[in-house]
Parts: sequence; structure tokens; C-alpha cells
Amino acid sequence: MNSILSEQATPEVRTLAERVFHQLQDAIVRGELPPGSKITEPGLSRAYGISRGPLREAMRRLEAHRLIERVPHVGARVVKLSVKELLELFDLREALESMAARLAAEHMSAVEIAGLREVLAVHEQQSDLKRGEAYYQHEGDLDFHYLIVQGSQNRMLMTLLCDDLYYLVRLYRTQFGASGARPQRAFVEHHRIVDAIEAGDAELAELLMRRHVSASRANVVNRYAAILDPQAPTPVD
Amino acid sequence: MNSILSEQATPEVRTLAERVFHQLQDAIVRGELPPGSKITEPGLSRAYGISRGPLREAMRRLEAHRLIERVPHVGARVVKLSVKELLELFDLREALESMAARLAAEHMSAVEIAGLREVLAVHEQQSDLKRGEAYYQHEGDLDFHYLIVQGSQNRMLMTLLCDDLYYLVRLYRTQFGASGARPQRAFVEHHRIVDAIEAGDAELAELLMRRHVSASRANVVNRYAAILDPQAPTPVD
DNA sequence: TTCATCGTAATTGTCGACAATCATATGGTA
DNA sequence: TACCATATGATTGTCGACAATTACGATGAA
Repeated sequence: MNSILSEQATPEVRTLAERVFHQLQDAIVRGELPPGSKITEPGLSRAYGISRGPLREAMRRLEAHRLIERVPHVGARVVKLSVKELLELFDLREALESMAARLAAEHMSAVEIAGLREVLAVHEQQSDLKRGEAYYQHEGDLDFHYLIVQGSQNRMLMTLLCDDLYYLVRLYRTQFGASGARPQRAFVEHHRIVDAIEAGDAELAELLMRRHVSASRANVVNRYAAILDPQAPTPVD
Repeated sequence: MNSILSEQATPEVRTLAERVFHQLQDAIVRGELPPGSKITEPGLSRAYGISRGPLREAMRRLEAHRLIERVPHVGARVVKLSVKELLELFDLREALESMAARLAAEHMSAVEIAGLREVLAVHEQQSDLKRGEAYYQHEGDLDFHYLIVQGSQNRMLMTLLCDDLYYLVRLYRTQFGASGARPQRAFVEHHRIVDAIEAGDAELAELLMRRHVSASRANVVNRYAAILDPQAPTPVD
């Protein structure tokens, strides 16, 4: 798991609440806490060896990030994305990431773009080595989008996508499993986007990213329009 | 204060933490807790007559919604938006609300559109009556945007804009005061947007909303590019 | 005067316990 | 048998107290 996503600077481990928040966030996104499963405070309290105080604060944060859903006096459960919400998520990504690509084309430095190319190289190599093994590809794919958002220089956009939406994307991937199969096509699209960013062509970068996300969305639609053949081929975003 | 914003269905008053969260959210947005001011737990605990437990949970939610900023073992302060962050916020709104307008044009019913027109009428009337009195116009303006987002039928978009970003918009308005002066123009733009939605012209609605938000953004840029004349005329979004 | 050091006070982090609410099972009645 | 009421158990909501960390002011030396 040599993904950027797992090594993002998180120096906020100074308190129990922060630590258990990240642990729970990870557990949910990885599927260790299955979608829809009930979260009980005494249970987690014992499991993580902390009292309910910090735990509840962590749960409040998870709730705000939409990873769990709470009902007063009843309890909390891990969110369970419906296909409808999944498509809504793609719509949000289309609007936000196309904007991110435009800003990235205006702001990214040469070294940042080099980092993008490197991620693409690793991504492609892993795709060759482990055809059908989707996990690393997924992380790699999100790394790509992650870096572009970082390059937008818009901190609000960065926190919104990286701290909120991308965790939902990862959750959806563990919940729905592989989301179709269009690896080569996605690779090509990624490369074209980097080309546009490197050329400083903001308008083109925006357009290509919009198409890219839109194509992923369409892929999901196709997959769940024809649910009758439930095979899960090698996917990429 | 007969604004939609103040009467949104909030039946979540079943617990102290929920109640104090909304109270603090309101106090911050209204400027009762000034931007940058320090938030101390014993202080608020006494002020609201509750213990620190629920209070800390409420603060954790406020933190996730970016209304306060916390530093472990140090404390929390009300956020203080910089002009840079303000422009970032407008960029987000441009991307998200243009999409909302497109979806609204596809999904809004006749009665919903009638509600839009009514808000515009009230909005315009208040603008005639209280020229220079900015507060109601502001609430009315947000009501307009609020209704369009509701009409998008995208729940994620609705919560993102209405539960998060719009509170930041309101905070910025109390922090920066009136944000320029282009009332009539904004009125016209609002009407044009509703026209496009009513005609079911999604593409046009999206374009007009994008221009509308972009014009507001440009207004802010102009205002703070020429900071030398610090007069605050009658504004609208 | 200025800076560093130390000690005190205040605030934050954490915990365990009690009260309130909800879920479940048991028993009674039509 | 089916259904409703009740009682029991578990979970959530809230509170106060203690420990850990930080902020502030005083004291002293350069």
C-alpha cells in the first residue's frame, strides 16, 4: 500500500479523539466495518481501549463527513451508498474536478507535473503486473486525481475533495466492488489530461477532466442498468 | 427575519449537543461570536448552561463544517475568512451552483418554480422598500439560491451547499459587511435564470448561473482591488 | 531594559458514573 | 393464534471530576 493516500501528512495524532477518528475512517473505507453495520459505542470503546468521550467526538466528525449516520437515542451505522447517491457523487466530482483541472493547468509547477507523470507510470506498470487486481489501481487512480486537486491551489476545494468526497469514493469502491472495466481508456484519458495541464491549456484540461469523470459515471450507469450479468472485470476508476 | 433560511426544517433538537450546535452556528453566522475570537469551553459551558460533553461534540461538528478552527491542547477560534478564501468560496459556488441550475431546469416542478418567482417578488419589493438596508436582501438572495439547489434533486449537492457553504457565505457577509453594489443587475440575472429554468433550458440555466456567481466574484475582486475607498453601498449577493 | 526561567492558574483531554431513552422479550388477553 | 401491554436489558445522553498540557505572570540575571 504505497499510495499517496496512506501517507498524507496527518500530524494530528496528539489526542485520542483524532487518532480513533482516523482509525475508524480507515476501517470504514476499507470495509472492515461493513456498510450498514451498526456502530455501538460500548463496542468500539472496548475495541479501541478508550472511553466513550473521545469516541463520541470522533463519531461526530465521521457523521459530519457522511461516513456514518446517526439517529438520536437510537444509534449510528456505517453509511450504505445507494446507486442514486453514487451517481450524485459522480456529478459532484464532475463539477469540482473539472474546475480543479482548470486551476491545476494554471497553477501547477514543473515538478508537480513531473510527479503526476510518475504516478501515471507507476499506475500503468502496476496495471500490467496485476491485471485484474483492482485495489492498487484504485489507489493509484485516486492518487492521480488527488495530485491534480493539490495542484489547483484552492484550499477549500482540496479539503472538500480530499477530506470528504474521496473517502466516499473509496467507500463506494469497497461497497460496490470493482466498478466496471475500462482500464486502457482511463489510462489514455489520464495522459491526455496531464498533457493539457503541462501545455497550460486550462480550458482543455477542464473539458477532458469533465469527460473523464462523466465517462466513469456512464460506466457505472451501464453496469447497473444491466445488473443481469454480475461479473466484475478489471476496473479503473 | 422571514427568510427560508431561518425556518428550514430542523427537528433535531432532541439532544443538547444538537441544540447548542445550531445555536453556536447561528451565533457565529450572525457575528455574535466575532471572527477570530477565542472559544473557551468553560465559558460556553456556563453561557449555555450545559456541561462540556455535549458542547465538545457540537464544537467537533462546527469544526467539520469549518466554522471554527481547533488546535489540540490550545483551543478553538471562530474562523476568519481571508479574501483569498472568499474567492475560493466563490469558485466553488460557481462550479456547484451552475450544476445545480442545470439540474433544477431538468427537475423542478411548476409549483417549485412558482415558489421561486414569489421569492423574487418579495426580494425585489424589500429592495424597493429598504434601499441600503442590506440584511433582508442578503437573506432573500440566499433564499433564491437555496431554492434552486433544492430543485436540483441532488441530495449530496443540497447538503454540501445548504449545510456547509451557505453558512460560510453568510459568515463572510457579516465579516466583510456589504459586498459591493449591484442590486438591479443581480435582480435581472435572477429573473433570467428562473426564465431559463421554467423553459427547461438546462444549458442556458447553467450558463446564466455560472455568469451570475462569477459576476458576484468579480464584484468582490473589484471591491478589494480598490480598497482605498472604503465605502459600503447597497449590495446584493 | 530585556530576556530567560520558573511557578501558578486556566484550559483542554480523558474517564467513569448516573439518568433518559429505546429495543427486545415475556406474559396476558381477545 | 394474533396482538397489545409490560418489564427487563442494553444503549445513548449528560454530567462532574481528575490528569495532562498550555498560557500567563512573576522573578531573577545579563
